[in-house]
Amino acid sequence: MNNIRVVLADDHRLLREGLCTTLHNLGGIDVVGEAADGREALDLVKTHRPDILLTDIGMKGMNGLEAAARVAKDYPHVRVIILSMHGHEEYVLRALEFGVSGYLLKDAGSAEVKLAILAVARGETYLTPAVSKHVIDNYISRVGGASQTIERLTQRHREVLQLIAEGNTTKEMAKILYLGVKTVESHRSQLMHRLNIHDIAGLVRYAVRHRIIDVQN
Amino acid sequence: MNNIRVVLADDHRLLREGLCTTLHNLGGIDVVGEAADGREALDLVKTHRPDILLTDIGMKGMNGLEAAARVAKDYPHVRVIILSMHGHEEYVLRALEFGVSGYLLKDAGSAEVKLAILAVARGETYLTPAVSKHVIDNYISRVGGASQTIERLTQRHREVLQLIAEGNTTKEMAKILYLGVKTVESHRSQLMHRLNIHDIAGLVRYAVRHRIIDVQN
DNA sequence: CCGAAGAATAGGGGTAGCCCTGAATGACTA
DNA sequence: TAGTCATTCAGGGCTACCCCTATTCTTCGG
Repeated sequence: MNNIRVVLADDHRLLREGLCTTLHNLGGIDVVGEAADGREALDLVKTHRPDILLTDIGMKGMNGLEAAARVAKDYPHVRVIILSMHGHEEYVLRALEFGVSGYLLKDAGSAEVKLAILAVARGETYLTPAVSKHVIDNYISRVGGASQTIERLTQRHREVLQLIAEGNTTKEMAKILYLGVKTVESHRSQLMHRLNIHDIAGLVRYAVRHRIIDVQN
Repeated sequence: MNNIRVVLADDHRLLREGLCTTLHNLGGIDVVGEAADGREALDLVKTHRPDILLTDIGMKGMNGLEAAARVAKDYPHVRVIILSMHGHEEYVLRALEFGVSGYLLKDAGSAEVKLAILAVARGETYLTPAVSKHVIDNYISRVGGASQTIERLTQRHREVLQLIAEGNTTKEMAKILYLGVKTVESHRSQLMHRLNIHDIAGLVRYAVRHRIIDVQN
């Protein structure tokens, strides 16, 4: 039987390398790529087509949820496991909406990581126990209620929103996104129109409130 | 014996009015003024010279901590009791640094409020039990370590910072603070220089991180 | 008592944000 | 198939932000 091929994404190099070693020692798992943010992770997924993307949530540039959403959409065979610091509901719910297959906390032991990877590779879903109870409670309580988690923003909008909230200028965003300045301006405009927020400060507060960026670095 | 004279500050009118009635019914307490934000509260303190300012923390325009700091400085005979939603350390520590005499949580019963008011009126300090343990632990652990809670910002800086983070333009701030536009720009400039943050988004994140504004409305 | 630091004010210059209209492409759907 | 929506790009105009330098006044600590 072939090894499970994994792409790792985390902005902390130490954690990434440690995890890489850990996974290697567990056996049966090949780490075929490492990324420091969501955008790099997407590139690696595109080129390597791994079985699993194991990604942190709170990364600069493109966060893990955004990357997860795109992978789920564009590469449905690549399954995503989220690796998060917090078991916060908002994260978990959005992650589930975006179609991730697993959710781990960063204080998980290597045994649990392996458990999760194996489960997800088999096509199952793995939620770490500390989180699953919360999730189930909330999921049930929201049945019938429109979630409207993040009011009708497109991928691009969320992407631009995050970059704005992180303090990038339009020119910087254009470079990061390989777009024209005017295009980015246009996205910002539409974004502001939809949220009915018309200044940077408001956008940042919105992004913090909806956990598109993490204020605690 | 004279009644204890209290100025109330909270941006939620309902809570303010309810509390006003409650205090009245307790007996021995006169609410001599009500304010919806820190600036109004300062005006009321200035004109009424109450015994106690009972103020919420999370208010727009000028938050309760800022108001508390000024009252402690300019009207040392007026004692301040903070009324907070959260028992969060950062709040409590900064409140203590600013010289407040009491710290209550919003789920306190009227009995506890009266207890606190009477204690503070006698010149004592009242911390609600849920908070005091935390505080003592942390206070001890920080002995010898420079707190540097909020790195060398003046009142004006913090004031401008909060207003910026709340989404006000320079012109709006000038009106609110009764200053010239260029003056406000200058304050913003110095502020940015000290924090080494050179865009609005960064200032907002800083303000959120240091709880100068509250993102959860 | 006199620097040091804070507060307030001001002018000028460059850039970025924000708004408007307009338009082309591709994808999905009623 | 026509229409909606997402995405991309463009030009022009106005305002706000941001940086720089400078001056006056007060307050506070050595």
